[in-house]
Amino acid sequence: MQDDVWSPPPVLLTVDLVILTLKESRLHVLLVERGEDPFRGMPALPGGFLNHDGEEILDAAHRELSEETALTAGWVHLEQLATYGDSGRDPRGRVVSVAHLAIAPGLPDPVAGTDATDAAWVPAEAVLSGEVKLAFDHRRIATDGIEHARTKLEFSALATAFCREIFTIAELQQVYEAVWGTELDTRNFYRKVQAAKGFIVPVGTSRRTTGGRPARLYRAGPKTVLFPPLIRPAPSAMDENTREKEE
Amino acid sequence: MQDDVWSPPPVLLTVDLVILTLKESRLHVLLVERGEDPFRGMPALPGGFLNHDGEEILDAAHRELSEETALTAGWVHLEQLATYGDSGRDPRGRVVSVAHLAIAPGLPDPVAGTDATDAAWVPAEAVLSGEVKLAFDHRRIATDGIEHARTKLEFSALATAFCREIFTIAELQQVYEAVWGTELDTRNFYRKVQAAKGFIVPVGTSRRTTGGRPARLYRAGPKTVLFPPLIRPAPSAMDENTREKEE
DNA sequence: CCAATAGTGTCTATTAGACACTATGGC
DNA sequence: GCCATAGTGTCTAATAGACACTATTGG
Repeated sequence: MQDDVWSPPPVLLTVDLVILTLKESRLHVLLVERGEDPFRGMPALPGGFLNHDGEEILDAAHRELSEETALTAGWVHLEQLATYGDSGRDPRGRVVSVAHLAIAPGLPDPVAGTDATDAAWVPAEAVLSGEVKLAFDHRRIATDGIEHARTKLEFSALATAFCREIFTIAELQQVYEAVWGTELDTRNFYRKVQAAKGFIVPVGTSRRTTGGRPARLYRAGPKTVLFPPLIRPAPSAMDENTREKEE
Repeated sequence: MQDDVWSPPPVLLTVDLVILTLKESRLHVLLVERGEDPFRGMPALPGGFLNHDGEEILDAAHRELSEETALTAGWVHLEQLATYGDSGRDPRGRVVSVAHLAIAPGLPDPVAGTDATDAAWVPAEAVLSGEVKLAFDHRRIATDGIEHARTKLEFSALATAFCREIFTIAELQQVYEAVWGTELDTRNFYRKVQAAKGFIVPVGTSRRTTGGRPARLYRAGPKTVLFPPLIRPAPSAMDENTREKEE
């Protein structure tokens, strides 16, 4: 069906990042203000083209991440999310973006990056609701990324990526509450978290100064898969199953 | 960090397909024998380059699917899996592949496609075990695709994609058993499948000729998300939680 | 001893898994 | 009536959610 002389059309490949963190116990996404056309001046997800011809996709994501956040790459979770390539998504031509999800503990406010004149943490709710308008199809990507994180919190140890190396169970619970947007029962949470063996491991009986009784400290455990999982409570007990096929 | 004259390196984009079906109650993957270099004569996943500059990625996946299987596109499930772009994965240069997962009911044996001299259904087990060697990084892609299907069977109505439009509960159970590689208790399976309301809907008390009592017939229901989910039994009750972090 | 936060125990309703029987058709 | 497959009911052990108390520190 193709001639021998036919050669496939090249595309431009970008990497975009949905970077999530907790600030003041609320889920935030990192957005940059675009410094160039198209969509100059509009908020967008951090990202950019592959650098040189041989750059690995995951390396490019790491590079963009450190350009925007000046993070020591050791302490961030980074994984591929999905690829977005609709032909109309970028007015410059055929640009295909491999979106990634990054999760990091509470960060210093970000530094302006290369093609960004400004970068800021924005509450996830403002993006989901459409209150903040994003360039390209970035609202869709951010929505998918947040939903991915919500789901993955149930079955994986992803929540520890929101915490610093050492954390308390109460802090871990705040992660779940912030990402899911629900309140959880402390006692049941303690039980479930400890039932998932390998999720968190206690670190020497150390403690931390607060107003009350000092909390035990933990580190992320060796397991990535939680068993049993921490099931997310149904939003309203009456519409969690209301999603229909598009058909 | 980039000059104004800098322009991003273009890449070639391909679409690869992990096409799954059931034959003789066992899970099979469709493989083609490569008719061109590189890897000429070796089995590979069906796939190919984007056609013209504006072809949508999902459309390209549909096109490759019908080229290899001559399916009426109405009855296949097709979804994006992940993107594989390691710089060394294709000796022809920088080729990035967006892998897709396709699931179809029992099919006529496939027809040879464009750049394939032969195509055949191969037991999934032979691919997973490495008994059959695949071109490029296609074993990795196939493994990821099968694992994706296994997981998704638990929480989504994906299993109905393996069945024809009208099916029996016993047939649906065979799907689960084949994909998971386990045996399930018929009685508990009936109960769970019917507890997930909207998963399957009975179609007029029709029946089907067999040796015994005729079975009730069902169609796929309106729900894509199963609640409650059908949890996959742990492989050996003693190592389902043995997966450790790479670290 | 009071405030403040950490952590544990119990009770109960629901659920998941093991298991055995009844039902309905073709011959 | 016999065979073959379809479908249902029950019993029990484990689990999830609601809920109230004890523990440990600093002032």
